[in-house]
Amino acid sequence: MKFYFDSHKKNKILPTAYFQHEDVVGMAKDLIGKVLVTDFEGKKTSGIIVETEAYTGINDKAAHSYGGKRTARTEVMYQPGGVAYVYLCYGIHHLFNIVTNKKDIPQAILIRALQPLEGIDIMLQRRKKIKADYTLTRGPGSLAGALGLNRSHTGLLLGQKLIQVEDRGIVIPDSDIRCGARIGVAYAGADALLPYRFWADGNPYVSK
DNA sequence: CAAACGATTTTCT
DNA sequence: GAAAATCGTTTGG
Repeated sequence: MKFYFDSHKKNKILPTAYFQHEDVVGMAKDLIGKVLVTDFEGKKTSGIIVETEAYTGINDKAAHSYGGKRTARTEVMYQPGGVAYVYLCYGIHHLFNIVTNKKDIPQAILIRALQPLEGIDIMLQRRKKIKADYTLTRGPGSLAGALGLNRSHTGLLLGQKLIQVEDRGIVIPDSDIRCGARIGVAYAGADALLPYRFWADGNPYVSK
């Protein structure tokens, strides 16, 4: 995978307004190359987003909010874009999503893989690993574990101290961004085939 | 209140 | 490649 640093751009934290854009699929693609940062208990960890999936809400059979379903768990998806949605999957893994679009339009983007940047020692500790390898932040459950994300962070506004997405000027050429069907949503029938998954081609942290 | 089910990962054969 | 690990959420009786 090729990418280069554009020094003309300043590092900037993506503002809440960014996540309230209505095109959740376009945003999932745009987030490839942005940097996800967490800073819990003085432990800063971050990584380049290299794989995402869009969940388009009430018309998307794969989304938790399909059909406008509102439960205690999915309620956060109805908030205005820019907050975190972290839920437990298979009783083991915490999956980190970013709520998008306007209030009452329950869409979200699942972050599926990162290329680690800062705090790799802390990530190793959290993941109970001795040596860094590609499995450190490959897959949604793994990256959430490495960055210390869990259900208690649901509803947290991004861009504050604890969780941020930054544009650090890392540019991944459009020709290196691939799209395809989402993973693990076979139950969604035809919607499982929609090209809502995006990834940086050739990046070793992307799910196999 | 009981039971089934995951937007997964790791380990074992 | 198959199967276990493991529990909050959701649904149905």
